[in-house]
Amino acid sequence: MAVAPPRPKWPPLNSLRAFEAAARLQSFTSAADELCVTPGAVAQHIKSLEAQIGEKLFVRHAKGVELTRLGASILPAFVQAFDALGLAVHSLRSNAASTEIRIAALPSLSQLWLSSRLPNIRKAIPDSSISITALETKPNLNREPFDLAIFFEDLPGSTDAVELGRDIIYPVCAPELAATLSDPQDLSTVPCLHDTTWSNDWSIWCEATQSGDTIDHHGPAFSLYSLALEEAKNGAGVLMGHDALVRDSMANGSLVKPFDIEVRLPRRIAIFQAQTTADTPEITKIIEQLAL
Amino acid sequence: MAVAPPRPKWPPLNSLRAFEAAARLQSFTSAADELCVTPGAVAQHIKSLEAQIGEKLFVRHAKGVELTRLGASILPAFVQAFDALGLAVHSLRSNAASTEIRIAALPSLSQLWLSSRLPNIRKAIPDSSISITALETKPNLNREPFDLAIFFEDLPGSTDAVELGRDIIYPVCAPELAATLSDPQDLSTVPCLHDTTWSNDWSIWCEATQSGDTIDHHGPAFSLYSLALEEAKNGAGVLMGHDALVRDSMANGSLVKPFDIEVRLPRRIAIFQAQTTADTPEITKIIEQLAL
DNA sequence: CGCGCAAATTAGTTTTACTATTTGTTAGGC
DNA sequence: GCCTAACAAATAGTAAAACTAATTTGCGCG
Repeated sequence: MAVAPPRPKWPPLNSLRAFEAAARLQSFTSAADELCVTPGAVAQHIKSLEAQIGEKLFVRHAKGVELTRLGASILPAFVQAFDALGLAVHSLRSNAASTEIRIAALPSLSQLWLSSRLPNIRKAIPDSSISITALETKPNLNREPFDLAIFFEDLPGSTDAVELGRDIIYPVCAPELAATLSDPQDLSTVPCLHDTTWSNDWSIWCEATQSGDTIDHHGPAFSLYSLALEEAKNGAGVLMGHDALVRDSMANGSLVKPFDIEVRLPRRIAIFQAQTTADTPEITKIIEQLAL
Repeated sequence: MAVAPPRPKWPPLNSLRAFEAAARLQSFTSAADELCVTPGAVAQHIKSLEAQIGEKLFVRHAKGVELTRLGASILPAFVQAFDALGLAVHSLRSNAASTEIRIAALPSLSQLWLSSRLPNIRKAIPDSSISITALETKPNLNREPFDLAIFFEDLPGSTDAVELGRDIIYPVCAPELAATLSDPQDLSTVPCLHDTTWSNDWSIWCEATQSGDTIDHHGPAFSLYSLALEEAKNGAGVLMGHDALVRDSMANGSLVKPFDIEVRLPRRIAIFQAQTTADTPEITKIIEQLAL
């Protein structure tokens, strides 16, 4: 007769989510990142899933993972399902009374670009509160509960994002230091500050300006652009400035351009919107404000 | 600046599932049933969800719950999302190597009807193993991991189910006892066994046969039809037989019909199939076997 | 060869989920 | 009206799941 085991259950939902993220991103580590857990947690979830169905979903290599045939065949269904769930969660949050608008942005953008624009935004949507979360990488708006994301995006960018400005770079430094620099060649005599996430800014600029690729662009590295900026203001060296991020400091005179050579990068500042909340008047107003 | 709370997270997936089930079934208790947990667990999930979004999703009444406007507005998105997830889980299970086919059936059907047909089914699909789970009510095949469900269904039934037979009822008893019964009126002289889930079988039969609705159909009640059947075989009384369930016992002579009056109920035995696995050859073969 | 990256592993901890039990409310039968 | 049956709320305690932290392994690469 074999009246079966109690009542068969679904695999744990969290394991399914871990699988979906890992499979979509082809990496346990990035999945862990997206889910805000440690890679070990993801590995365990997937291990238990595989144990439950009695078959491997990933082939493990030393430098990452690869989906098995089975894993690849079921991935689309899971992506679709979690997209739908993400949409549902979004509708839950945005239909709720407490209308908080959540913006994700690069730390440097939120501190040096967005902050000065916030007062006007708050004025434009007085009834909503705004929260800003600084993230190193653009979140997946289908999966993470943000309404808007502001990040740099290499061109050609996605068509569903709105461009808020181009990324233009040029060296900046404190006025006193600028007095000692008359030619790009002089850069070898001063420290060149740089941000660890944009470590090749200097070589890009040098190459584009033909101003001697022989310059040794040594100097302290900072994990946050705003720290590097602070140091530049203190006269500690020359920073490769990103127009959007140094404009405020230039306006108040704390930083100046020692040379008049700008490089326009094939990259823009873009604002991305989540599908569900895309059409609310508040979101529209924020984007209008920022696109000015 | 207000760089926001760490990184906003989704509400727990289990709470979302609890909400979806409760909202779809309009009842915490039935949701708890479907999820195989206690009603208290569902209530807690929903309470925490409501706390998180700062708004009620249900209006609580003494006799059940009702969705708020907010709850109702987001329900469709969640139903869709969990349907998609159910589909994905099904594809995960059915694509996996260990092809176990899971059948859900009424306890009485699995013991008294399905069991004698199982050998032929196993012969028809020698490479798949079969598990049978006895359930009191038909599971939601979009949500619970069964490939097939065999249950009684009131007519007119759903079009996507296959009819395996009609529900025909008539009294049955042990041969010795039958000898003492010549007329339906004699039923008042013997115990009338009945199953608690079909407690009004007797009145339906009596009404349909006009054989005196004055008969007092008293007698022991059983929570499992197979227990009642056993007792009937032992001569403990007359049981209202369901054709599909007593046929085997009649064939081997352990039960007989004291009267030749059958009532054909507007109800059938139906086999339901889950969407994803519907088209696999194994499932098709099983249905063919059973529909003979 | 060792370095670095990505994943596996394990033990221990925290968080979440769940049960069991009691309490409270109300509709409906008598 | 009062009782009973249903259903949900509340609470405290328990079980299970999820997660972390710290190592370990495996492999490609300079």
